[in-house]
Amino acid sequence: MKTVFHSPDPLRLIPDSERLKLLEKNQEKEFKKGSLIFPEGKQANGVYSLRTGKAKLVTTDSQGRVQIIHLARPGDLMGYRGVLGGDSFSCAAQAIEASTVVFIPKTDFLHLLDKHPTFSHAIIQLLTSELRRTEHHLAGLARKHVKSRLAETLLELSETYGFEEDGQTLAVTLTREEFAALVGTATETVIRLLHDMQEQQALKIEGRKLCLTNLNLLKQLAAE
Amino acid sequence: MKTVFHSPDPLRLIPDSERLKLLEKNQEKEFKKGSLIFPEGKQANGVYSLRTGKAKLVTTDSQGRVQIIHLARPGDLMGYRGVLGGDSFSCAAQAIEASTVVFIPKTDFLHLLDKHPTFSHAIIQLLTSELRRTEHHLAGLARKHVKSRLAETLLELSETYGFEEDGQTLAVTLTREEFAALVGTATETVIRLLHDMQEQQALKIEGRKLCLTNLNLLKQLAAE
DNA sequence: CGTCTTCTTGAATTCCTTCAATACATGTGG
DNA sequence: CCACATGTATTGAAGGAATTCAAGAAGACG
Repeated sequence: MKTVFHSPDPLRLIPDSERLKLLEKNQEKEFKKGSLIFPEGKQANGVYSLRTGKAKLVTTDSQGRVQIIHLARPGDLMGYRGVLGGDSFSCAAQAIEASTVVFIPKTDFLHLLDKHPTFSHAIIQLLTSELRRTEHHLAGLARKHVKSRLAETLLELSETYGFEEDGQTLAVTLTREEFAALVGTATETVIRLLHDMQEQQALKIEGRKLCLTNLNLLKQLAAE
Repeated sequence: MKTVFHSPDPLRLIPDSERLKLLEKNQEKEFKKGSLIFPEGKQANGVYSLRTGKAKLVTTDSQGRVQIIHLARPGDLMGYRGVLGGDSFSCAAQAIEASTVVFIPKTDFLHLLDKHPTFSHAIIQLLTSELRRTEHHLAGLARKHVKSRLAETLLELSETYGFEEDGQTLAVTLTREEFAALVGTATETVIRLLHDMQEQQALKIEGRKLCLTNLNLLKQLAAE
């Protein structure tokens, strides 16, 4: 049973003319690696469409502990929960690498929802698949050991962002700290477990580049 | 900052005539305490609307570990993820106490989505608030100690199901095992921590009845 | 009234975190 | 382009939180 977590770019589902108008009116903005696209708690005046690059959605709690909620890739909408649900962003968005983003004002977004059934269907699809993905994560977090969760995270990263030309090296490079915030553990634990997995020949560490040399073993580890 | 997690009954947002037709055509079915409303993995031919009673949505992993994903109360739709996303239910639904449920066939449900913008908006709202709730849970699960999570769970239960006439006793009675499956821990840990909290005067244990005598203290524990 | 489920308690162990100290990398300004 | 500053990675050791196993007590339910 394979779970597919990713939906297509919802913007692709509105008529070309309208999309072009939208992308023209709201021009792309560039974000350098590490820069903040929008902060947690800010009033949600619109949604953001990631056009190129990679970004993370993160929450920080009162104790300063950081949790990565979602990793976005081109085509993904960010911040729609803030617009649809409350009135402020429940998480911050930050560029993992240099990225371009289009801002879509709330009124335009809600207008799209109203006027384009295919768009609103796509949003429902998107929300549903997000919900599934998050629930799946939740269940894993509650029941699995850190090593399993880390293995699973590596596999998910490969599905989200794919591999480099060699077909093995993950196309994202995250810091150990980011892995920790994604898996829900301490940085040191990530380091130790990655080395564990390397000893088991499940992967090869080349600095921040990770080579998933044995996907089957990783799947096995993820299932434990 | 108070987070509101619950949405109104989406069925209330379609015209009376149509709702009556729907509820008439698909008559209510009764479920005894503990009985299965629908199983995980079953092909999703429709959604279920909980009319009276209480139910839990659970996933079970390959190792037999159980996780409660959601607790439903009257008005809640169950199984919509299966209908909207994939084609099978990603979790099972089970009655916590005697409940009545209306089954809404997939075609009817999708028809409602198509024809009633207010309904599809309500579904979007529902999905969004669910997503927020689940993400909030996720972040807590990853970062907080079991005691905090348990305290938070107690508070959420009070919001979902409310109190008995005394204004303190939770209106749901769950087994320790169910608490464990909700919080993501072992049954024994739940027992020990509940007794801990009783010593701290945060609550009073009367068998399966829990009296939340000090909400502020519980909130404080939940925040740690 | 007896059976079965649920609850409770203790003890041993495992997993993970935390702290601290050192090595390595990365990027920036001179 | 080098040197330094800063951020990131690594390793060890100690401690703590939670799990697991086991066994007995209490409660629910027919």
